[in-house]
Amino acid sequence: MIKVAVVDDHEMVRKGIISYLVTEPEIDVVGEAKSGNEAIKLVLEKRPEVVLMDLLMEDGNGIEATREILQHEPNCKIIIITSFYDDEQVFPAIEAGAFSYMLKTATADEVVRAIRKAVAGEPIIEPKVANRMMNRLRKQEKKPHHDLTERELEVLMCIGEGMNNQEISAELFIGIKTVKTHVSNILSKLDVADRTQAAVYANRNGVIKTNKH
Amino acid sequence: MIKVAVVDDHEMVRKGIISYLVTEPEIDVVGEAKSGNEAIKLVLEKRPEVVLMDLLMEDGNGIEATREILQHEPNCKIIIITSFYDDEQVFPAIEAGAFSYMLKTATADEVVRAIRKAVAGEPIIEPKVANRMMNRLRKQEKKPHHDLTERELEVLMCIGEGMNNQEISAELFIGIKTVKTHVSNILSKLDVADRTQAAVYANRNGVIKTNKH
DNA sequence: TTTTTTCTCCGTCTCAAGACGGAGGAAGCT
DNA sequence: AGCTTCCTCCGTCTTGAGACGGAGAAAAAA
Repeated sequence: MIKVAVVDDHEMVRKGIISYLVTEPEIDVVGEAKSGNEAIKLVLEKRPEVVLMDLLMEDGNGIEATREILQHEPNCKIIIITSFYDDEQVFPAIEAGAFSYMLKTATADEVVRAIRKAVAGEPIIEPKVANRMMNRLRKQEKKPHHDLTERELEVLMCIGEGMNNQEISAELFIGIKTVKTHVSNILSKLDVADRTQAAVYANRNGVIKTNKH
Repeated sequence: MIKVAVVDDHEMVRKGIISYLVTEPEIDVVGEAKSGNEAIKLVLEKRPEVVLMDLLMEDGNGIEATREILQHEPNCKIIIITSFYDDEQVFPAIEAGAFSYMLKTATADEVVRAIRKAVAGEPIIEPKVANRMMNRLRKQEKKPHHDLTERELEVLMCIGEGMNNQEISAELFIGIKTVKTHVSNILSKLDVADRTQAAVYANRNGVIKTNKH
């Protein structure tokens, strides 16, 4: 019997997954959790071999939970099942030690197969996600803005909010000349032409956290 | 018996909803669909009283499907169940004639209650969504960029991509002076100070469609 | 200790941005 | 026929943006 735990803040999703996992003879659903913290407790208690984990949850995220769980149970296979495949979700999850990465569009068969593969030591990566991973490896390994200094990142966030140099200087308690220096460095590091493009970059690449969902 | 149809592109979500709807004696799940087009066919065939509809689906969206369905079956109650409550999702859905609006964080009880209420003619609106509706009604009834002209909207999209006036003039085959005129009008209509803030606005308020799922 | 990185600031210079006002033509509405 | 809206373009003028080069101080790495 493979012991499986289901973590998702949506009751309907948990019930959906469980409803067809219970029909599998070799799979035993040992518990469910609706948050990262609950998941950690659940895993320490029931010690499942496999955890199906949603990334986007109300309290904190599934990424921290994944990291935490693997710290205590390194052999636990965590399968991410989420709706998104943008870079800001995928890569932190992989880094945190997630074993497989699937989308919620997956069918019942695919989920069951992923669980069996996980126990056998074979990860399953969603094709669309795999594509992104290839691109990342091919292109640059990391986002351009990763070689910005702390201060430059702060300035970039201000630019991303639409501030001008005057406002940024007031916000960060530095001179306008200094702001200009930072801006110039940011533009050349991000390889963009002006602050407008930098603002677009910031808003599209997760430098600014928008509060959707 | 209340005839209910379930529309969602995620199999696990459909199964999850159905798994506890079938335990309700008065509810009869007459079918499920995984896309907008399937949903329309399904409704025309089975004529359910209530449709549980996801908004974000792979083929087209649930909003068009909602509109289409109500054109043929005006008495059908469509309950939106989705993960998001941002303006770009909610208001088009309401305008399309959705009856209730719930989030996927809803519990089994809440869904069942929403179905019964729908049949009785009472809509259920998720509190967080209701808040946004109140704000919309109080503040402005519609987004500032809704009174931009066609041409101004095109220019705004260019700004949102980070183009400068020169590039916009080449893109739209108009003079730079004309671009400047449009930009000035856009800035005053959106009530922002410069093109950078306009670009931020465009990227945050759905003027630019990003390809995240 | 020396070297490198980072943050800070200065002056100069060029140019795109944007405000302001004016204007002609086309299309649609009353 | 008038009126309004929209798109187009013009000139002028002010100012913020950004490039370029230089530089001092502090902190971290070598």
